[in-house]
Amino acid sequence: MTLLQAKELRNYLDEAIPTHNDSSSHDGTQSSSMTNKSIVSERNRRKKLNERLYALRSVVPNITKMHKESIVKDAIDYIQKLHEEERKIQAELSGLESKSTISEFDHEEDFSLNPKRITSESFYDSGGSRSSPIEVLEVD
Amino acid sequence: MTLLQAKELRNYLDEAIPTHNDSSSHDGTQSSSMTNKSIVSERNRRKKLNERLYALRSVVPNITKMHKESIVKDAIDYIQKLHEEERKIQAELSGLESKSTISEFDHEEDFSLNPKRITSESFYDSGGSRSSPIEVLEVD
DNA sequence: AGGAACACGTGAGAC
DNA sequence: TGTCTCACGTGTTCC
Repeated sequence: MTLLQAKELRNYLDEAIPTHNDSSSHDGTQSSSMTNKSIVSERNRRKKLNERLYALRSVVPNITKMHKESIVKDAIDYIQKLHEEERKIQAELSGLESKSTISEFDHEEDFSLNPKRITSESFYDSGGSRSSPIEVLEVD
Repeated sequence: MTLLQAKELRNYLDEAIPTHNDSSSHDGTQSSSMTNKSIVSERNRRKKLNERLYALRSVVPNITKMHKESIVKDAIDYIQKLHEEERKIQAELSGLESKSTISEFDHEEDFSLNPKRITSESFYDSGGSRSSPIEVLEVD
């Protein structure tokens, strides 16, 4: 734990680690400088994704596992929970609102026996508030 | 795009792809069967993480980019937005509540709720769900 | 003692 | 054109 963590930390702090620093011959064919660049680029990409992942972990409360996969999983659960909660809150709020104004119009849709309401593709909300319940096929 | 996607899809459907299927000599030292297992295990792990990542993408609205990193980034943004929004809504609701000091009606009805709650066992936030101001060090 | 998780370099495709 | 993103196999480290 300590050793690996230290290694990662070192990797975080340190930025440009020259792998080999080849002697680039200055004729037409650059031998392996482009390979070197590719390596460092790829390394950078990896690091960035990891940072993003850790940021995600930091934004989700009560995270216990450090594993990458668990991080994403917890994030998904949390988002779903937030969705549900938000919907509930909104229902409650609208209920309060409708209490003050007597509902003369009753546009009552029949939702008695419709157990399956799958709204797959949502409309996003673009800065507003209303999103839609999103169904995720859990593959756990 | 198509080719790579097809490949990934194929990889999703297909499960056990024997890489080399070495001739395991049945003496004391198993030569590379454990290597083979390690390979398939690693492949499995990778696949799982990817599925998780796609699930995350599906739970976040208005996702445009397919890139792994962007998926996580958008998820972070979305979570932050939800946090803020929730706080706002809650403030609004508490304002309304204080306006009308009537709290006799307390009917919680879940008319159209999924048969299976997402947060089945974990009730993790202590009721109010307001935890802490979360600072994400953005490294964009 | 062996599985789980990780970072790494590399070849290949897509843009 | 080159750069980016990805999956892959492998070595290493920690349970």
